Amino acid sequence: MLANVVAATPLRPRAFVQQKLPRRTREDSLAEHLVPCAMRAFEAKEHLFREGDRATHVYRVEVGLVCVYRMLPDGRRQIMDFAFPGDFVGLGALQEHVASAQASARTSVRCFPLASLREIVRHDAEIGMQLYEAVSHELLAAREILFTVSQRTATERLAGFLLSLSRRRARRGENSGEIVLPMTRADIADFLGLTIETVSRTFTKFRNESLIDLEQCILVTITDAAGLARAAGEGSGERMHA
Amino acid sequence: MLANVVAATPLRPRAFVQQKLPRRTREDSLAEHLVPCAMRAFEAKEHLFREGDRATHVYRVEVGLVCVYRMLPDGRRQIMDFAFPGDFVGLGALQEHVASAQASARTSVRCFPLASLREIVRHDAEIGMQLYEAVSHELLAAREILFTVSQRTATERLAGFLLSLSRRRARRGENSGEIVLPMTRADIADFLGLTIETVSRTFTKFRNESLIDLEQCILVTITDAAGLARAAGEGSGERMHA
DNA sequence: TGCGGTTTCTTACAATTTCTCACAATCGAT
DNA sequence: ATCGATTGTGAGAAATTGTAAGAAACCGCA
Repeated sequence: MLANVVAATPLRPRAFVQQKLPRRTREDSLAEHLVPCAMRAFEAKEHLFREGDRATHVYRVEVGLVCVYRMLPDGRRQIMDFAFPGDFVGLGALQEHVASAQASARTSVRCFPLASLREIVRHDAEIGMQLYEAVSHELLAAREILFTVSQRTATERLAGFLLSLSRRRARRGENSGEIVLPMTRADIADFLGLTIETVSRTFTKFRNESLIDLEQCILVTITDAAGLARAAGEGSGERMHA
Repeated sequence: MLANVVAATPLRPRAFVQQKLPRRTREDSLAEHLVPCAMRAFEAKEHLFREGDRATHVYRVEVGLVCVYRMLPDGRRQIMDFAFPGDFVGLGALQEHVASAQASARTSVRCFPLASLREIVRHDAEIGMQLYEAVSHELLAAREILFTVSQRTATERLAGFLLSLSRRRARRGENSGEIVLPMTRADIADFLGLTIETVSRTFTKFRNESLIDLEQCILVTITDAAGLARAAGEGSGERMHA
């Protein structure tokens, strides 16, 4: 598998969907305690930080989508995480970032300076515990993806991915049957460890099997959630990321 | 890819190597602060805990090897982490364990009751920060494996794995040129997302290319570390887990 | 210490999934 | 309407897997 290159080219704000802010995520209470720095806006394709940068802030996505990834010199890329509104980016970075974070669409984030984190924790132990729990969630998610990418087939991976997006919408009280994909096929491929062609073919397969509708390539309508769950191999309560 | 089943069969203590305790690991200072519970010993193949169990303790491996894994109902298995002496197991678990932990060889662990963790953190914020950092390390490691498994070839994966074991030994002042593998081919396969046959073939390939010696199947002698690094694709400072 | 009985490891070959490459179709913005 | 980028599709190629058989290592037991 090669590229899916991160073109540093002109961009279309593509699929930029104004999403309602989450009602309540597990990190909310944490965020309330942190000293907010400033809001920052990023255009699509702009980087919040790159691999090797000194870690200075933790960010919480307010609007848009951030993808956290690592690259091999030959262009192979792995997306570690898609951060949706309400999600944190940069948690767990110790000295330097070991991954890059790039806005996939026009994105606003709230910044929390890392420098003060230690200070804050010293005064409020509760925050330390919440930080611990927040990173623990990230760890769980990372292991979930690892499991998926390593052990599941292309079909299972994509089906699981769609279901996880659907459930995320359900959790926020949005229509879980219709998913507007905020990322490109290349992003999905690099997240699931597939090629863009395989992703495309698998989408087509799902449509042919009447598991989904696919009017436009960014609009997925789940017509047979149970079938999709079966395709994902969810015989025994397997969940996916997010 | 199917099984590599965790046979619940009679066992040979196989490859149980008495390893010197680590001089100093990053978690040591954390461990000093935690209230130690008791030492517990596990036979090879015995479980510390299973997926779904309520999380009650954090463990630190003193002697032996623990592998943390998840399974699919059809037998596919992903090893998330090998915990060597000095490493923690169970960090990041919130309510229930989402992975199982099994001793690969005869193993001793020190137990730290989770119940008191929150209490301790409340009284000593520093521990909260250390906990945060310890899980952050786990997160980094998990993402490293994700990256490896998802984007690298079989050759790159195994070469990187051997190098990571070699470096671990170097870090403790042990001979980094000779590695006694404390795990089976099946374990390596399920860690790297390969089949046991592919692992075996790749070992043979390395031997044919004079990168390693392989007198016994558990004793790897690195004869060409640079060549191995090249095979791992370490052109630009790629590291691997551990 | 030597001997079966197991388990693990290695190897060869066939089968399969996924990838690579090429090109057409579609979408979106200017 | 046109251009550039993204997406979809097909055919052949490559890598990995599955299967199966034999070799080697290990274990328990006499």
